[in-house]
Amino acid sequence: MRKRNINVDLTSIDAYFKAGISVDCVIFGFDENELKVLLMRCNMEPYVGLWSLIGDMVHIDEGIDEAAHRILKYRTGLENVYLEQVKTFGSTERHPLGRVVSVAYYSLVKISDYKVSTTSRYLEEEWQNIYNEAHWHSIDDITDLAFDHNKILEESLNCLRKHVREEPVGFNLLPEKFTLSQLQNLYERILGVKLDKRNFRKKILNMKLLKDIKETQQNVAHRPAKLYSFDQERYQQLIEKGLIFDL
Amino acid sequence: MRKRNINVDLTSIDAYFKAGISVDCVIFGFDENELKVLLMRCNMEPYVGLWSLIGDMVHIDEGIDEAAHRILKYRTGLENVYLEQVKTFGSTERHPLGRVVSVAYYSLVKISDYKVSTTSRYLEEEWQNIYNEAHWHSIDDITDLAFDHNKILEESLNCLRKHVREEPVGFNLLPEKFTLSQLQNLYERILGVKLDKRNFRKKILNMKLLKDIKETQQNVAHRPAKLYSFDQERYQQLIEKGLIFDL
DNA sequence: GCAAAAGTGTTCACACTACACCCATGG
DNA sequence: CCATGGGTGTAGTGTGAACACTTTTGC
Repeated sequence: MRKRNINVDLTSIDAYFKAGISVDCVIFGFDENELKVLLMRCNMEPYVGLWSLIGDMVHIDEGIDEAAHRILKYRTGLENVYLEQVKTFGSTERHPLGRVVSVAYYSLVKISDYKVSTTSRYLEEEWQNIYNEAHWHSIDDITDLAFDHNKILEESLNCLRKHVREEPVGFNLLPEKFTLSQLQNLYERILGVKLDKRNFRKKILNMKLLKDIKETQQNVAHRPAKLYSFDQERYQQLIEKGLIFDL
Repeated sequence: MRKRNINVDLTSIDAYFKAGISVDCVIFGFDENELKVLLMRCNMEPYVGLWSLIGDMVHIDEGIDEAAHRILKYRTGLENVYLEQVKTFGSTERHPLGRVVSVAYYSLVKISDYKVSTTSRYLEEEWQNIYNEAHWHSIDDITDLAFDHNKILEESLNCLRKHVREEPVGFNLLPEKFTLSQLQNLYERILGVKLDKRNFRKKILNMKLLKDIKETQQNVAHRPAKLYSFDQERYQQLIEKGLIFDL
């Protein structure tokens, strides 16, 4: 019989099971040509009143990805949204209630799908439910957040910036049908650079990832732009052939 | 006075603090022209005897990065090694002892710094301490690992492959002084591709990240190669100027 | 007809690819 | 002198960057 050499002292094993796991979601949206993040008011000392990311404790019988989806659905009503794990924050002093390790996710949502509910709730806003309200904040206007959420936001944004160059994830922030200018604007805002219109269009159209849906804008005070939609099917095909998306 | 609307039921808050956090380190080394990973024997049912990554529970008063460094030092004796968080694995069923969320890190070590200690320990290997032994395994020879460690290894390897193209981290796997062929070999093994010798050398040398240390190999049965070392200082300068490393 | 954004091609510089032979050393 | 890996240059191709004017619509 094998002689076993247990490293863990079984009598004190419970000491290791006293941590909390939380998930914090950095929910990005794009509207009025601004990159925005959905934030809530924090109701926990010593951060009461500060804006915070949208998060919650992970239930003991729930996977972390599952928890992220639950939180997202609960706070935005949205399901099947784009969600990506960013990083885990686990310094000992990050949470006032005890040892809480937080797994950060970022999410990309079509802000128009969500806007209605926020707006209507916003209109009825009252003092007593201010803490339950989520609001969109322009990335550039964000200052002091609760907990270590400034750090989490920063890293998530870096992650998004990197990601958006390597995979066609930006489309998740736009409505189903969009113009090339909207798309260019999105990239410009996320990456913080100015792009050349002609070069951008050439590059994007060469990727063959956009379906020309034979529609144009309506009621705009200028030449109406063609509308495109992202061709998910085609993207899958190209991936299998070893496509490298590279903006 | 503000009316507060607490979301968390404070009476049941303890229910959230029953998880364990662990760190699993994927320790990469490069030797004999092979990419290797340091593994240990698992001593926990139902995985007893299987190879596993090197990990441990995070202490309740210890940050996760700190824990990763502790584990690395304990198992390899190495400090100040390259360590990078990869991803967090948090499905409910991944650990037999309870809810354990594991944060995966990958580490790049100069295998020569470690080799001595393993070798000497290896020589005195006995049945009763087999579980404490760590051994290098060629990436290609790894089959069934304990827990979800195959998955963790796979994701870490993907992360390394991606990373190695974007930042000059590969040097951490080589001795202080190395030849261009060694470096090329390293990249070929990690990326799983064959590279053109002349083009590789041109590209690398153009980056100006290598110091020519005016030494050559000794006692080799062919023309001795020049030795280089990575110029960390120069790299910092170039970063500040917005360098993009791109292999 | 004017304001506002859409749409469109060419040129140039640079980076990447492919490719084959001589060199220095140890045995 | 032979085996082994070290070391080198050029020509052709493709990709990214810079750049300005015409078109279509609403008002």
